[in-house]
Amino acid sequence: MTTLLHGTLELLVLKLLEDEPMNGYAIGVRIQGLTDDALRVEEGSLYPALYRMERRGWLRANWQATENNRRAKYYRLTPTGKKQLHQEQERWGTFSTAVAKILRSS
Amino acid sequence: MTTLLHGTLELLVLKLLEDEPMNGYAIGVRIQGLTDDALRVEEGSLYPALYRMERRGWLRANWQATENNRRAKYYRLTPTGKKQLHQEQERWGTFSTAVAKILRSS
DNA sequence: TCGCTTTACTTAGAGTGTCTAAGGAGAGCT
DNA sequence: AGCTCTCCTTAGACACTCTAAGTAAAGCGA
Repeated sequence: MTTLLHGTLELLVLKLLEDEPMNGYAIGVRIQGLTDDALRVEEGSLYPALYRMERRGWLRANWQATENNRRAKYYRLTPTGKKQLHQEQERWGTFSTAVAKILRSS
Repeated sequence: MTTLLHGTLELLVLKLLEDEPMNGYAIGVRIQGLTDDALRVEEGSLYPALYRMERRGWLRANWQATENNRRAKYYRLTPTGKKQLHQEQERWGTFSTAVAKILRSS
């Protein structure tokens, strides 16, 4: 069962971090919540994605305490990350409309 | 550069074959045409995808001559393939609206 | 006739990203 | 003390697309 998420996860993470810094766990919960459980991102996908994005300079992280008094790594967008977000948003736009064109064809 | 196509190619192929049997080459050309060149599927992706789908019983193939007097493998949907198409169409629908929800969030 | 482009298929291997699975650790509740 | 929940980490399996290279026949122009 191939996941459609492939290549889209980074876009989603960038988008969520545009509004406010968040930790990985919260990002996962948020994705599930915003999509009414339609999308569930596994930890083994999410955390490596965050590391990748940090390595590429899209995110910056710092350890902080959560509201629940737990330590967590908070990620925030860098300027490069913001550019990347816009780029990927556009990429998604053209891709999804392309798919729509084919699905509407016939 | 991760491709967004990941996991969607089979849906597109199923959809195109719903209307009429086609050969691999034509499918590739058609995808490009319908999407105004937004989507280009490489042969190294398309043909293996066709083999996969045939192996799974979604497609059936037979060699035929094209209009240009060339031999080509024509694929057609099986009943199982038709079911699969509807399933994947639905999967794509919920996925893309889920992504849209997140992109609209904030 | 020769060479080039186009049509059409095949397949090995690299690359990349998601998932499964397992583990650790601290906070708070009963 | 035990349990659940939060939160992170990482190894390895798996799946798919892509790059790249090859084959081969048809048709066209010089």
